[in-house]
Amino acid sequence: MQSQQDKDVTTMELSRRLLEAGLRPSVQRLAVLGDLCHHYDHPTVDTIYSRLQPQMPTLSKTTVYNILRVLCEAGLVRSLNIEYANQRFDGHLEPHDHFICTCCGRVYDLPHDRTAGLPSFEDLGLHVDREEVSYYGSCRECRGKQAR
Amino acid sequence: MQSQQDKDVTTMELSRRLLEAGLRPSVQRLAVLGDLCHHYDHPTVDTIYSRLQPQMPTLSKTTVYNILRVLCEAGLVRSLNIEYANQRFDGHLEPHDHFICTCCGRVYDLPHDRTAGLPSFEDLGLHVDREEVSYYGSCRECRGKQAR
DNA sequence: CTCTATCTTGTAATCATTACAACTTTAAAA
DNA sequence: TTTTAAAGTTGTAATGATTACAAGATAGAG
Repeated sequence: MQSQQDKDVTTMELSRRLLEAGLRPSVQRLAVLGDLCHHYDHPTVDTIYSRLQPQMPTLSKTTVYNILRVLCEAGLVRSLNIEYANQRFDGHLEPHDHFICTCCGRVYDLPHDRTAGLPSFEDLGLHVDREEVSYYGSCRECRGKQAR
Repeated sequence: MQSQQDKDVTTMELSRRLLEAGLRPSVQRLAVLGDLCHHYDHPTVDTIYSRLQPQMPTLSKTTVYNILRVLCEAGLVRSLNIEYANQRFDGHLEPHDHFICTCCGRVYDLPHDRTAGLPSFEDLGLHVDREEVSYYGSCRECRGKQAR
């Protein structure tokens, strides 16, 4: 997890990914995709917007919503669905699971421990494209606070 | 999955579960919990409300929200977090995974194939309480429609 | 340079969820 | 039984995320 390759990804590389997906590498798209690749905090729409807005005063939150939708559709980004939380986004595509602290809401990356690929449910008529594994519990920091 | 034991669960049994959790078995709570135990469709708040309202004309949607929150807190029900969908609820507590058809949005139950218990991430300082495994893809019915 | 499709933007609407305060019910005490 | 307090329910109003829509800006093709 958190190899340098994603944090160090260049604008040129991001641009290449967008073009490959048939999307124009606009400054807004590069900014949103870059934000997701350069952070590991699984941000909400609002977090992304707040981080980018100071550098791009004309950025609209609608644009962030639009861009996240097309990035998800293109498979350049994935969205997480977390209990009692807004939609969150993840720009790191290597297979990994998530741990959500039910106390502070932070999302941690975990190695994906399934050795085989996706399981097959074809006998049930279900064709699996992807899986999402989430663990819920408490992180060390929150348990420390509770102990006080 | 879908053993008869849950579909056939009696009001007395539901009442017992509520009392055991320290909750009064009000008619509203019995109705909401019963609806979740008698169906396998992982309903939304709105679906539950719509199913119960005809029999209980004074039922309030706020009550359904309140009840679902306390049932979740009591561990009598679990909530699912599904991409691009409202919160959904599941009254069947035996360990199982979910398959979500990204075409029709239906949620199917799947056997949980992990032989061991929950994995441990204590070395990372993370204490796991529960896991949620979701598979996304297309069901037979939707693939049939697309083929046309 | 012009045209057209693509992309961005802001405003207004929608819709799920929550806050809150009043009202009702229940269980237990007196 | 009556009283009382806690627990539970209800409706309305507020909140806040997300989407719809229409106008404006941009960029690549010809």
